[in-house]
Amino acid sequence: MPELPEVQTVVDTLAPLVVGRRIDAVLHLRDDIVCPPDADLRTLLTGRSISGISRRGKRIVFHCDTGDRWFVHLGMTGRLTVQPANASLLLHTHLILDVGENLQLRFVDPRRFGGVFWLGSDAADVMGPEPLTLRPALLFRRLQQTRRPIKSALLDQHLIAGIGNIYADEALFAAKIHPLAPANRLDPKTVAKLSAAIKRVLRKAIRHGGSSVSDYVDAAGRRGTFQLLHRVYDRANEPCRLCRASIIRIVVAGRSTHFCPRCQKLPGIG
DNA sequence: GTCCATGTTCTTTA
DNA sequence: CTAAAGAACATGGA
Repeated sequence: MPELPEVQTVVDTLAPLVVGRRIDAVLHLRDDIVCPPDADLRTLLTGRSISGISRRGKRIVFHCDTGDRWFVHLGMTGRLTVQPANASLLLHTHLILDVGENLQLRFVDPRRFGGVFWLGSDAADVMGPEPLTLRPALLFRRLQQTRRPIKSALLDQHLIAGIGNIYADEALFAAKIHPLAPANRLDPKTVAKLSAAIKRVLRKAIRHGGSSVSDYVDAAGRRGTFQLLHRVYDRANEPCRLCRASIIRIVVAGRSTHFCPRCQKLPGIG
């Protein structure tokens, strides 16, 4: 469920429900989803108040009144919702925080690629820059450092944070760049186009509450609608919405990659 | 049974 | 040595 727009939507819908609330109890905890493994969330969280929630890349960061921070990563199938304590429990519910007013913050993740990460007061962060505020010149400099296909570079969280498989494909289509174009072969003008396309696509996706392609929901349990507006992602063999050519699916960096062979030409070819 | 899935990290290969 | 490709993780749906 999780790329920048989905994570931002969760943060935006979660904040009004839990910011300022106290964590009265850790009611349920599958401890192998906690990192580091020796962090005792029961002790660390019980009695603390949530003073704020923010997003960094694909992370949902909780700020405690003590100054400590921790974050939830949704992995591929995670959900973070707030619901009444008497609401039925979904299978694979790994963490339940009682936040008062009969409300619970629940983390559910069938595949368990996500998890809960304790940061404490540690500020170190090796992630790349945030795409929504990224200057094109910085993106160009970062892309110069690798010969990998641009699709692969956009998925690298150390290079740029928050973009995943859906929005990499959608942004490359919007910028008319072939996913296999070597990152360091894109000229500054093309990178500026890409930078603008990334921002446009991400902002639009946020406005639509993210993409619910399988089971993504926001903190209130609502699905997003941006999946209805995808131009290439998961549209193999369907007509390009611009030129009617058939959308192609290939594999890049081990991930499904969708593009229009007519709108997105490989530099040096056709 | 098969293949595929919004992600990340570790291992292997070149 | 480094960079990049591949495998692995766990579960469920088509």
